[in-house]
Amino acid sequence: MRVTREKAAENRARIVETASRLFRERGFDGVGLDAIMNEVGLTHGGFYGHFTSKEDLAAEAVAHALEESAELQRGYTNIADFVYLSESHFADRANGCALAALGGDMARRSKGVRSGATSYVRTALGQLAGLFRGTAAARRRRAITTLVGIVGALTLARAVEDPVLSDEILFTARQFFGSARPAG
Amino acid sequence: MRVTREKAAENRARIVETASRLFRERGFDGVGLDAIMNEVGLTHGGFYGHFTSKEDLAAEAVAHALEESAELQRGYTNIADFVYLSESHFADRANGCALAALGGDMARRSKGVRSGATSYVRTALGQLAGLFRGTAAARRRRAITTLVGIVGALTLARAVEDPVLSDEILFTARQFFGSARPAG
DNA sequence: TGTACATCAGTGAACGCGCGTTCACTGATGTAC
DNA sequence: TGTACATCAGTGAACGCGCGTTCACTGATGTAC
Repeated sequence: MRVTREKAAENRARIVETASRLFRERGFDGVGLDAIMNEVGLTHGGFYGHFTSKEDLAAEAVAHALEESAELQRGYTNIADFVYLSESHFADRANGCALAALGGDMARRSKGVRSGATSYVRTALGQLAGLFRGTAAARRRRAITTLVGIVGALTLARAVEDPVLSDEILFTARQFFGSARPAG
Repeated sequence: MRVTREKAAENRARIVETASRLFRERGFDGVGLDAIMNEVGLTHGGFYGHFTSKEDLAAEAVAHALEESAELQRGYTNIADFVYLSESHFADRANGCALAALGGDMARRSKGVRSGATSYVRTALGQLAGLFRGTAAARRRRAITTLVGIVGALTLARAVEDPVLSDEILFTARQFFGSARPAG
């Protein structure tokens, strides 16, 4: 059942991509390796040809989510365009921000996962800072308060059961953190 | 091995309290029932005399964390006193805010857990709103932006590996969300 | 270009462990008289 | 107040399942000639 090297590399990439989605949707502990491999269309036994452990995959999956989201946001030049607190991002946990989906859990994970999270935060802060004006320090501060605000808003809006409260949190945070134009 | 009704009630309370701590520290899936019962000083078999399932306990544990934290914050009348973003709260996950510790996971849990989270958010918003001045709507908005900001800051500061970045996040968020005096 | 062999990506059964849950049992507590 | 019995909180062994991980095997790919 050997496949071409090209196909094998593609399979590996699909495992990472699928895991990245499923972990965000169901949590690290909520998805088994066989669920991931099944969704890719392989059997679970082949997993260890590509990765040394599930935790290893988790680290790559976080890194992948980062690249994906950095790619997505490259086009934005105005924070008003930010879709971060949109209804669709709220609902689509699987393809959304890994910090909001897995944030609390990351603190308890391996070094690999946590260093992925660190890059994630650094990249997001860099991108956000680029949307503001002012001194470097002021833009940095603004980037931090904005990032913690929107990650927190998404987390709480998802944790809460009452859709009215969820909407209120998202709407208020959007106004406060998102609608401000780049400070002159 | 029957114990007095009083002792049994006390045992039940200690299970909830211990679970509340351990869940926040290691996550819902990171703690087994036997770890909880052991820490209380009982054997795991007795668990189902008190609760119908682990998920049932999880819901009570979240509710307990809420009461505990509501109690703690009852004394504050000025947001400047807020210890939320302090070094000690950052480090002590087990006794800190359940939203920051379990936030992302709550979205995936049972109705019981999520309704505990909902009460938690409602209570926190009510307490925070009491610290500000202005119209009810303005205080409410301010409470929301403050809560999402501080929960997000704590979550990200813990997720990140680099202590310098953690400190920067906490410090900046403390300045922005915490140090403001009640708005006149 | 064609053939023969070595390589190795993927298969699927199996292992071992932890964990949530159940259950027959124990013996102290609670209660009826 | 004391005695006899029923109750039931807690015990500890056992069950069943899922999951991470391993491994002997397969058969197509890659390579050496």
